[in-house]
Amino acid sequence: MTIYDISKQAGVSIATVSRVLNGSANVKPKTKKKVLDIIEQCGYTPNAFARGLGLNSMNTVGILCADSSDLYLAKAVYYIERNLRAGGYHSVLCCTGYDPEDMKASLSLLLNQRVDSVIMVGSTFIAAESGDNQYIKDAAQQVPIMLLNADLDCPNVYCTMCDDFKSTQDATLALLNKGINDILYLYNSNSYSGKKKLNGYQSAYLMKDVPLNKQYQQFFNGTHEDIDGVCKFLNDLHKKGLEFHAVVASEDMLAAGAIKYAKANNLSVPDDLSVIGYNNSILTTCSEPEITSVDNHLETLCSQLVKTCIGTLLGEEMPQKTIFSGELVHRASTAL
Amino acid sequence: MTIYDISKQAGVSIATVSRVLNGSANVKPKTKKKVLDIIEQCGYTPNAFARGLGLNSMNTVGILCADSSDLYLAKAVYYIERNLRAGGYHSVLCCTGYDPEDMKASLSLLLNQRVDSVIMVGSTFIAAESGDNQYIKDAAQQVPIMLLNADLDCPNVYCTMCDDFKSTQDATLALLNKGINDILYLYNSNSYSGKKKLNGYQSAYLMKDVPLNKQYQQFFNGTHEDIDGVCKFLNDLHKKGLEFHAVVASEDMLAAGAIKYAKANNLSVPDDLSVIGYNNSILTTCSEPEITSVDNHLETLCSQLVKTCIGTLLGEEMPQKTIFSGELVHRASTAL
DNA sequence: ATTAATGATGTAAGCACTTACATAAATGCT
DNA sequence: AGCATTTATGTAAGTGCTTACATCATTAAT
Repeated sequence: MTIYDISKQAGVSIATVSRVLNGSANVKPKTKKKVLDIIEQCGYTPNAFARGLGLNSMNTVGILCADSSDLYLAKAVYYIERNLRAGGYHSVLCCTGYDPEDMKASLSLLLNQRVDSVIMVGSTFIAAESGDNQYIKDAAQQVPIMLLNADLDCPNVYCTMCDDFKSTQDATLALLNKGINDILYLYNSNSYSGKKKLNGYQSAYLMKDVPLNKQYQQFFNGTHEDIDGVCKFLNDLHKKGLEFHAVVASEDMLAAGAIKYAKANNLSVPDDLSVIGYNNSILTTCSEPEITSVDNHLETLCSQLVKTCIGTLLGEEMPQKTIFSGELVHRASTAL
Repeated sequence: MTIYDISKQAGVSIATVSRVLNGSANVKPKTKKKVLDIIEQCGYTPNAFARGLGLNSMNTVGILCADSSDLYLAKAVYYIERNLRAGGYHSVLCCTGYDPEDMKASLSLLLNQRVDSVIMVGSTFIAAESGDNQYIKDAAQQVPIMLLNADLDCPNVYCTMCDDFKSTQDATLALLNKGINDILYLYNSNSYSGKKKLNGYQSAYLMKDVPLNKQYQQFFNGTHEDIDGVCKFLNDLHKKGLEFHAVVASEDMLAAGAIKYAKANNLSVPDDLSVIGYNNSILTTCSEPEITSVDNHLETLCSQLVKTCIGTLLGEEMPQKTIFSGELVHRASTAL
């Protein structure tokens, strides 16, 4: 069933059918109705490939994501997909894992599929150190690239992010202001936003003129689900004689591990140990006590990101950076 | 840059270039190399739309999912996408929400995109009651449909599932065998597998000849994140005088709520209250004590499902039903 | 060396649309 | 009514591939 069949049955040319299909102007209402009726009757749907070939677009956006099974990223993907579809776009999902080579390969794959734009979810795609982001810049020459929670100065790259630096700084300051100076900063990612968070922690110490100690900046090297691993990790630090009365974590699951550690050592939270997480995920209410955490308004971020994306595709002028601030959600794991 | 440009530069016909591109037989190695070199040199990539039009396929599979931000479904989507891509297929993600009309609309959308197959993640797509699954059967006339954790007898519909009935039956039996007869069954979904789980609970009672009481089958009507809501819900039941010494939940988040409820009422887990969850998610290790839960080997399920999908697309004969059994993972919330 | 079989390449006709341009119909104006 | 616009429709040329079929080159077999 093609546009020809419809045109024949309706007694018009294929151009007219095409016009009806695309809602172009200048089709006589009577003709339009006749064509639509026949289309309805035959259950005809235009061939998306042919249309794609003609228009050089299938209204498709690629979503690149390291690991969509991660609590936070999964939500991001979900919000982005829903917003995209509401705007008339399809989403091609591509989970890359954390290997830079896979990321590059996946990006190429999407470009070869001729997506209209690529949304990169999570700052893992941005090299925080060396700055080897050439593959993104190259891609940006073909289609607009949207980054969630990452920053890259480059034409045709649009960034929508939460101010992770400030959020972590605020969280740390809140504790310092209470006189808690031995705050362990626990993180599990050296991604772009991972660095930003770490810097936020450090800068809070600088602001308060409290000396920083590298011992208190600990990197946890484990999976995103290994809460027990985090607990053990902290136990080891404790046994090595490191004393800390607060944990600021770059992710809720690390904070959940800290809560577990406290329980295992009969430490009262927050009296003996204050704990602050990040992302305000379900883990914060699952733990006992519930965990104070930074909410970075992911839904808003994603909605804005997709607006920017679609706007750009429609040829509108869009801001290249949009920054939202996070918010510390107070719960029982701190007394601030 | 098209196949014509390449053919000109290489001094061959477009057919030959196409053959090289598709790895067809019968191209002289020398010619092949020349063509590949030029392709490499020019950075040419074939136009996916044109190819799709010619082949009537873009090697794309639709993933339909009610809510990919849900812990369990997010993992499913992740595993499926990775397996699909490893097999050379792209994934178009479509999150429908829980409205049946949206599900139908989304399915149509995917079919109009001319995906090669549709994978429906989660039994929410199957009407457990009325049996109004005609929209799936209709779709199956166009492309093979894969169902995860759902069952539907229909040609061209392939089902890969965990035996939720048996898993819940086993979990319930384990408690009954310990002499705990007042087991509260807590569920939050009337989906196909939701029903199966409930039936499993019921059948355990029948097997043991313990009388069933509807009061002990409670439906929680709330979001997938509202652990506090679950806690309150149980509190209310408790206040109304319902006595129970165990909770079997259809999802870990409900079990997490039960743990919270126990703490709020100074009940010892598992001495005063045994708790069993479902899905073996991160919530089971986040809670204190950790929660006994059914693991239904999601990764295996997804891998098998994608195998079936790709096999079918390649024209191989594939089993229409594949059933895996779940496994009760014992943790501190039970003493079995 | 001649023929048959096989291998390598080219030609051209799809695939199902969009759209620039041409043409025909309808309307407005004097 | 006659002409100029505007509106509606049709024609045909892309869009960039795949592939059946035809053709030519090469090798094997007699």
